Amino acid sequence: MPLPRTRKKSTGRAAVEKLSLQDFTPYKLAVVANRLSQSIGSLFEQRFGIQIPEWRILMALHSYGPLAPNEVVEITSMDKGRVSRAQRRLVELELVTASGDPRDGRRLVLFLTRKGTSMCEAIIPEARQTESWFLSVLSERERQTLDKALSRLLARSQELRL
Amino acid sequence: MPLPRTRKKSTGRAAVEKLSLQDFTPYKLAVVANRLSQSIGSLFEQRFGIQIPEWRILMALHSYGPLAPNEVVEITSMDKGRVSRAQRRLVELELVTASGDPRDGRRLVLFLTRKGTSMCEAIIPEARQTESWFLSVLSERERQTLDKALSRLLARSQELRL
DNA sequence: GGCTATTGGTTGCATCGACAACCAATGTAA
DNA sequence: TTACATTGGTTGTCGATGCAACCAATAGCC
Repeated sequence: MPLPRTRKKSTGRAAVEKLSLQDFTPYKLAVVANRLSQSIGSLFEQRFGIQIPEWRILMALHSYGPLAPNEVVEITSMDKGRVSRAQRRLVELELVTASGDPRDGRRLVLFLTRKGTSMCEAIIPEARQTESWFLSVLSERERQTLDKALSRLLARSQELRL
Repeated sequence: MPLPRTRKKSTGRAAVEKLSLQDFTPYKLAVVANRLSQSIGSLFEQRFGIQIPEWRILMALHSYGPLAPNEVVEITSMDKGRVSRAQRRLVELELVTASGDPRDGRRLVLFLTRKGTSMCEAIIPEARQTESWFLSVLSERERQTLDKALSRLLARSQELRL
């Protein structure tokens, strides 16, 4: 039987292809990333009492040394407000100290405390382990390609914020 | 000067490697996925008045035909509640109709309306376009590898929900 | 049939994140 | 110096999400 011709103000061309979510990269990315975040998040939560925003700040400080919240925002791709609140929690937990810059009354500098440093050293191996468990379904080559692709897409995604 | 030996209850082994967020796959995934979702989300919002949950349902119905919310949950990786609310919005917008299954008073079946179908046909090309703009920083090979990797990771991520 | 367990779906609740308004301090220019 | 603009950071708000409690209907079992 003849297909019911989809009436449309269209150019009279063929119908639009179906788009399966499963083949739509943004969908896959979102789902994978969400599940992974949640999983890592709850791991951190249970084992260390911190969440992802805190984790990101800790890692930033651990890698780069003392930073202004300002810079943390850049490095961690987080919102001002999110950083501000996470930072407060870290200070409460005594993992980080925030001291004011005497030269500039607005600026703060965040330091890892000793406790914060050892927390980092405790978490990092677990994080790596989770990561590699997760990635272990990929071959070495695939992992590299994925990594490179993600880096490129990370850059690309900066151009999005319009 | 001698490095301050990090005291730890450690095995006396070397200090933990630093972990740069930029090299941590879950971080990259999260950031890329978030930015992309937001971007696509606001595109859909402005141009079509729907959001991502609605979009996912539309695509599911467009690909698979009428479905129970039940099945939509499976296909779209969304929460019951999220589906339920998004579905309501879609009905309000008259893009979808929900009718009860006479054989089973609990079950619903969701259909695309004509309006819903043409909305799909309008959105899909834009979605594809955004996707390919985004992916255009990758070579064809990379894209394929990425796609395969994400599919595998999607499966892997199912095992996470503990 | 009657009673409990299960399934499908909705609603309530607590939390989180994005965005914007806001406040304080510095920089700049008359 | 005195405005005014800009920068750094905090706080308030609103909507979205994930989870769980809940309600309705069916299935399974005695």
